[in-house]
Amino acid sequence: MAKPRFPAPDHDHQACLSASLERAESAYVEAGGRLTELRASVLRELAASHQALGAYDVIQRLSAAGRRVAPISVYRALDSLLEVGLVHRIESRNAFIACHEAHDESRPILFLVCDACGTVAESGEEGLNEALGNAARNAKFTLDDTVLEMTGLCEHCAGREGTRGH
Amino acid sequence: MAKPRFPAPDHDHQACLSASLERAESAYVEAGGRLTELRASVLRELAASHQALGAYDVIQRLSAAGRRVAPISVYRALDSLLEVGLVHRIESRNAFIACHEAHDESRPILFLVCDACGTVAESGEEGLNEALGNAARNAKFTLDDTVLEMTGLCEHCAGREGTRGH
DNA sequence: GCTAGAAATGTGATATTATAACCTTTCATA
DNA sequence: TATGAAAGGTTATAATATCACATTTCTAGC
Ligand SMILES: [Zn+2]
Ligand SMILES: [Zn+2]
Ligand SMILES: [Zn+2]
Ligand SMILES: [Zn+2]
Repeated sequence: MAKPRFPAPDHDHQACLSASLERAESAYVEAGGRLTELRASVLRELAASHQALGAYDVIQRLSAAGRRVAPISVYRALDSLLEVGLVHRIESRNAFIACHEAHDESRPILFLVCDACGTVAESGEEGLNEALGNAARNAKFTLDDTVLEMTGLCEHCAGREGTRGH
Repeated sequence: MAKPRFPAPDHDHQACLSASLERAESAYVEAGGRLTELRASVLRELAASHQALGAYDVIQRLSAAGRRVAPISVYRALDSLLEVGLVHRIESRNAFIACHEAHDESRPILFLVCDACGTVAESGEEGLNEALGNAARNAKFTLDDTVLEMTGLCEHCAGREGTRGH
């Protein structure tokens, strides 16, 4: 994985969005499911933001876009997207983000969450894997999954503390 | 911090419990608050278990012990205990554990959570700190806090998969 | 095309986790 | 023993997540 980076406020975001949806199609083909209208809609709302959104945020946005969806439907769509790896869950926020890159399944992902703007960057930092493996080995722990999240200020917010959103 | 370890099913748990409550007294003196009856009761329920308990689990246990407490009261007690460092929150479970050791404040804590028995071990694995620092630096991220949690099977459960609780 | 089974979604209710607003009690200290 | 701050009580409600069951949509096989 590349160096972790926070998207610049003025990056070509339309590209992010369409890349995300294109990747979704092939991910579902490979995984053996279907990118349904609902799932695509949910993914679109997440991909349209680099911020972590709660399930009910997604519902509101879909509603604003003219589509009323029940919580359970959104959760089911999110579950499916999570399984396929198109979406990540940010545990410390009870929120979700669209994944903007492919991952090496064997490596845990470190999420960097900006407290000011809510933007999330992903990192595959080398060395992390080894340290975690050591910890597991020392404790005789059979590792299944990891949750790695850092909170703080992204480079775009650090300079102008006190603001909300880019 | 010592090597991360899962407490053996037959360890001297009474010692854990009284150590935890003794430490609580001095922690509050140092931090400038008071270990009130309510806070001690909440801590006692958590310390009586090495498992992560939800706030409502704590309420039930207190209730079973003859003490009815409202959710908000337990959450307030938990907030206080968290501030003083006597309790940790496990984000991936929306649950809490009593801390069974003192921590170097400058280092993040890695929690190892057993999926079978719910027991949680703490690790201060060397190398983790450096890897996290690198990730933050690479992303120009101003680090505030970290959440590090691993799930899997503890050494006591790995051998007898399918069981619940020790 | 038609149809049985599987997968996905809809519907309505409800469970679980957490906090708001406001009032009363407890406690340190002067 | 008055006083203010900290802690806790009471009631209501917000925010997050899931259950149970009906309906619709899709896929295969005929
Ligand atoms: Zn973008
Ligand atoms: Zn930011
Ligand atoms: Zn113990
Ligand atoms: Zn276990």
